[in-house]
Amino acid sequence: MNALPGFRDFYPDTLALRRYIFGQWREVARRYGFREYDGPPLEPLDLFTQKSGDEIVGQLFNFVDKGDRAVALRPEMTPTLARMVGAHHRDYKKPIKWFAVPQLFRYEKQQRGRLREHFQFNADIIGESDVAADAELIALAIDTLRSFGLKQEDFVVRVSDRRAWQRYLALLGIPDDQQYTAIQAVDKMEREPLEKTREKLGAKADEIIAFANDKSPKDELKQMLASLGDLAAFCEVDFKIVRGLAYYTGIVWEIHDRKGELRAIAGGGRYDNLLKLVSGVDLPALGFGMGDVVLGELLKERGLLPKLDHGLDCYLVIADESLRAAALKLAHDLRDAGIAVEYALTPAKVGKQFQAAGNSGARYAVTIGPEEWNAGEVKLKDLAAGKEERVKVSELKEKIS
RNA sequence: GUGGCCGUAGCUCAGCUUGGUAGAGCUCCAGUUUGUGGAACUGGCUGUCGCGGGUUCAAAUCCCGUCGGUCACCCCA
Repeated sequence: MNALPGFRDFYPDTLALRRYIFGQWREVARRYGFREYDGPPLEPLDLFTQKSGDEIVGQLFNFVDKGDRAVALRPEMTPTLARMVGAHHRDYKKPIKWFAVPQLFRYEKQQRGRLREHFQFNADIIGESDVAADAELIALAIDTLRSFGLKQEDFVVRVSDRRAWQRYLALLGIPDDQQYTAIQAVDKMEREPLEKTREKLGAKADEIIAFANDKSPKDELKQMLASLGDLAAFCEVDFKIVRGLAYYTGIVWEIHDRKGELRAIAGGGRYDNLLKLVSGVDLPALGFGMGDVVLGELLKERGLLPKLDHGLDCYLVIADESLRAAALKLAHDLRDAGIAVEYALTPAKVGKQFQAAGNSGARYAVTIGPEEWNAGEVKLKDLAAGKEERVKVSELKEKIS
């Protein structure tokens, strides 16, 4: 029986990669002063429909539980965060800077870079309306990617602003109820023929398309880029970015690989009205998400995956079975000292044991044989260098660690 | 959800056009005579040829369905 479609089994190598990615996410978040939180993977269906409407149900992994509750596996973290912050925001000083590494679910046909389940680095700032917060969050996203060895030539942050769009569309005389339609057409511009976009946009199509292609920063964006300092070099103004979600209210952005081969690596923006909608507490907020799937693909393509071994320090080679009991005692002494130790569980030839030692990825092989053991010593071999020396058993711990 | 392509050992794939009931490389396991690995050599294991049905004396090979994968659309975390 296989894993369900769109779900992954994590074998040790794959899990090692996942842990590496999570580790970088957490480390960079820590450096930026963000604290980790989490919530339930299963939520009331209403939590998601009240924000996005009933249409979203088609994309959700939802069902009715045994208590007759309509529930859904979380497709995103923001509603949970909004609820949590709304309930206890008085317990925390503002701005609240939190991050999470949730597993998210969506009932959709899978394809490259999009499964039915993925992990996402999610960072949010709540209670700060200044553009400095937008800059700080983008800086966090950029530094996160840099921590994996990705450089300016690998990715680009495309920044845009919903408010600039609203102001411009209002200036053109587009009524409020048609603005979202126009914004959605802009969102699809890149993937559709120009004629189709023009058709959707109607009378003011030329003006709107010109605005979308204008690369000069306006108002808040100008300030935001100034706050970013040197990191602004990673950014490009691109008003074609508007983000699909309806709840964004200000600066929005996406990170793409420069070659444009993959899906968006990360995306985020400001959503000042969402907390009030979900929790009744009126606080400005902004956040972003970065998925593990696309990021993993990009790192693989750029050859940036580190060698991930399982951190074994030494492999004990039992040269004579009469010393097995002594070897086991030594193994446990070393383990008590925090050293990772393996040995052959059943009798095997020395050659075999060395082969196993090599395959295990251990840094050292420690040979326990009658001759040395009687002198209170063992042989310590550096497996990478191929050099071997005799050391006193009493000094072994120090040599290895 | 719609459409194109694909589905053969743990992995990568050949065989399918012109039906005669399965192969290679890698991996894994064992050995190359008994206290030193990553190489080489030798040998070995593994498949209901995704699943179900049909055509046929005979199907991995042809036909239909189904499930899974993949790409595009839809949608976007």
